Amino acid sequence: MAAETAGPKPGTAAWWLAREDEPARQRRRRSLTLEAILDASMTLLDTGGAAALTMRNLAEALGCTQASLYRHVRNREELVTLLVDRALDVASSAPPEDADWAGKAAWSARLFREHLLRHPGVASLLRGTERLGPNSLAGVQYSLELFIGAGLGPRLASAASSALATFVIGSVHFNLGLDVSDSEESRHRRLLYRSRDASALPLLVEHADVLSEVGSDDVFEAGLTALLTGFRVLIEREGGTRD
Amino acid sequence: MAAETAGPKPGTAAWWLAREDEPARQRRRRSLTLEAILDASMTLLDTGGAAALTMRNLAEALGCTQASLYRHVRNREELVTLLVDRALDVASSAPPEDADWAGKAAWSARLFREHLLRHPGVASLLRGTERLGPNSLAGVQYSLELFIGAGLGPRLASAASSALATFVIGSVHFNLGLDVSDSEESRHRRLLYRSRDASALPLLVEHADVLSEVGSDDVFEAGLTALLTGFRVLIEREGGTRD
DNA sequence: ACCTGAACACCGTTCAAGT
DNA sequence: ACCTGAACACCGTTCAAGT
Repeated sequence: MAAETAGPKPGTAAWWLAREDEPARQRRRRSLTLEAILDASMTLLDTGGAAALTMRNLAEALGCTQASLYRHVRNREELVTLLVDRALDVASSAPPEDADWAGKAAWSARLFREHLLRHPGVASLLRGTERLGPNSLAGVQYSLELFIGAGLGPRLASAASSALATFVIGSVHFNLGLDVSDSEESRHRRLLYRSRDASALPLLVEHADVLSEVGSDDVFEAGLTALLTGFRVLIEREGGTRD
Repeated sequence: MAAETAGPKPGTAAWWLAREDEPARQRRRRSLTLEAILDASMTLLDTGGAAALTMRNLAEALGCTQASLYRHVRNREELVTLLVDRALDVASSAPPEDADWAGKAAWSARLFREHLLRHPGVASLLRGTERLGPNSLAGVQYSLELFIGAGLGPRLASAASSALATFVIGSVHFNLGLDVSDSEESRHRRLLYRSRDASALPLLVEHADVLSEVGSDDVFEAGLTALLTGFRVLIEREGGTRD
């Protein structure tokens, strides 16, 4: 494993660690900044989607050459890693004080989801793996507060927190591909279900109308409620003592 | 919207519908088959990961020219759509007969997850959106059987089924990025947590050792149990009458 | 010491030209 | 009627050569 030659893979703990040990890479006069690169990336992403985030577009937007970008970033992958963590800075508004832990968790999950849906370009870069950048860690801390506060031990609290994040990100991906806005798709889906072989797929044929109307919001809310209910039951049942 | 000119987008209901109306595209003697293309694609995917699935590699593996591929497939996207549904053919082994609906659902979810983990190339192409191909529909039918049989109405059953699939796929993505096999990463993660600012992220610092040990299996099992428990509570509480 | 132009080795896709 | 060679317009990345 000569992985050391090129340094650790972007996004890994080793990479984040190595990153802060470096003496700030740039004391350049006023030339290109990493900040400026990330800003421009975000704009590209929000404007033209993930496909628009190319090194060429980025260089053009910044008025520099492609090669200059590699002075601040080793890889496109590294760029994406930094970008995604930055885009996770969403904890600006705090949940209602009078809610219990589950209410707060639900509130935060919805906020997170809406944020991602507002930035589909970012969401499509999210592989669900980025959990170690500063913004992600702040989210983990908050999540742990809720679950540990509710009575779970740290191990279960951590698993629960990750499971919740996994579900939120997964359902945003689900959303992105579904084109909810397109009412034609719902109509076609009904036609598709209806025309299946009723002996092989009886429930699809029978409930074609209902099935074609179930949207990603319904899926998200159903899953979110179930997850939190499940955790609540776990807490009541075991009191978190098992950890 | 001159979308009709190029036909519906691969993966949409309209696309699947249009596909079966076509008179079977090929009666060619014994030349290139769509089946052969899909087989070769799967091999490439399992061998070299998603990055290896290029039209050039595919043509080379099949001993034909790139352009020939476009005779059977309009797009790379179309290829991927067909491929992914084909790879979802996993319902070969049936769950234990004596389990209740939740036991069967858990069994199937684990089976699905393991299948995807065995084919990471396929999994990384899964956007969580492909739910309309023949194999996906068979999975939906099975899922609906379980949830409707357990007492949910068709709408909630559909949402629950999609939520479960969303979670499974999301957690596989989570897995793929985590490199569980790499024990170095766990060590580095512990270092990372430990070295955070204890006043800003107290729980991360305090539970660094435990947190760095929580793996994707734990996350999956915690989420799966919570989801199914949540659905069970919903069923007991409402009896499915609300649908 | 810094930056860049120009190239390299790849992509997916198209289409005139061959058979 | 079928297939293909060769190109097109893109990628991310590198590096000798300039200043």
